[in-house]
Amino acid sequence: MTKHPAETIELELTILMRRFMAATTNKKVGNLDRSAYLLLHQISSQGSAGVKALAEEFHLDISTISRQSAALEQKGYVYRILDPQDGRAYSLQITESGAKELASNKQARFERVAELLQEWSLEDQQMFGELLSKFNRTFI
Amino acid sequence: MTKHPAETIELELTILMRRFMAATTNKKVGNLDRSAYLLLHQISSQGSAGVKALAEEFHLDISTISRQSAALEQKGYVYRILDPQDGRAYSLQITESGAKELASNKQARFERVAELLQEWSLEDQQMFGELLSKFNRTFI
DNA sequence: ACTATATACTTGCATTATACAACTATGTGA
DNA sequence: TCACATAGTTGTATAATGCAAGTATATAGT
Repeated sequence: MTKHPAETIELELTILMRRFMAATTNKKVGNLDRSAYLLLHQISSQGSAGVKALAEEFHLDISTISRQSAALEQKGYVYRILDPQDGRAYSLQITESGAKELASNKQARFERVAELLQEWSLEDQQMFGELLSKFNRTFI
Repeated sequence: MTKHPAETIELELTILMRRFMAATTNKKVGNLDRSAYLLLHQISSQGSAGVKALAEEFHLDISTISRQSAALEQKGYVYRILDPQDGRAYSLQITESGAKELASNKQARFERVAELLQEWSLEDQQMFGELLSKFNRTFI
């Protein structure tokens, strides 16, 4: 029987998860672990957001984001803007130091991946990037 | 400036990690969590192997695999074959019940992914699967 | 206006996956 | 034979996470 591509995709995704996780979990690049990096990236690229919105974006529990953003605030990478309309809410904004840290992180991460991909044709890299993005958008 | 594809790939991989993790960590499909699924798959497709070899394959600590395989043995999905040449070593072999569990798991996981990909052209699915495999092989 | 309920966030607790280190038992080389 | 290496197990620590309970604020129904 011929394998449906989704079978391959499922298996390879699971393997990738394993490997990528092992290579990135609890491992900071510079000063940011994976969650901090993603949070900063999100805030930086999509603008400030509250805990709840971020939790939904990442499909994580609100409490998890609450702790992660508290940690980022602690490090001075984000600050809170209290919502003038709602005394319970606030949104997170990136600081200058946060933006700097994010940029250097991005660079380091990029270099790591570029090294892995050095043997790949640019076309394959392009295609892989596009399909990953497409998949992530599908995956929401 | 034009973004190098590796930048996109890095970011999308990180996002994917987050999402896929959230959707699969601590979540069993049937009776198997992600590690159990991967271990069973490995043993089933690549033949029996010892704790050390599996740890290397997955880039995990030997102790982690030791626990995970003990759990699989506990459930009756694998059994040990003592190495006749080496009294310290053994290798893990899948049982019939393990093979059955693996098959039904694979099916369930496949269906989940196929559902996500239903809007995709078969060509894109094919390509995505190939690139993922290629990346995993690169990633070793 | 008052009360009940909903919402945004925090904090306490439990669980899980993992690594590292110490340990046991067995094998191997000088 | 003895020192060291190797396969695997177990104890302990850490980190990411979810759930549940708690706090403070907002909103809706009466």
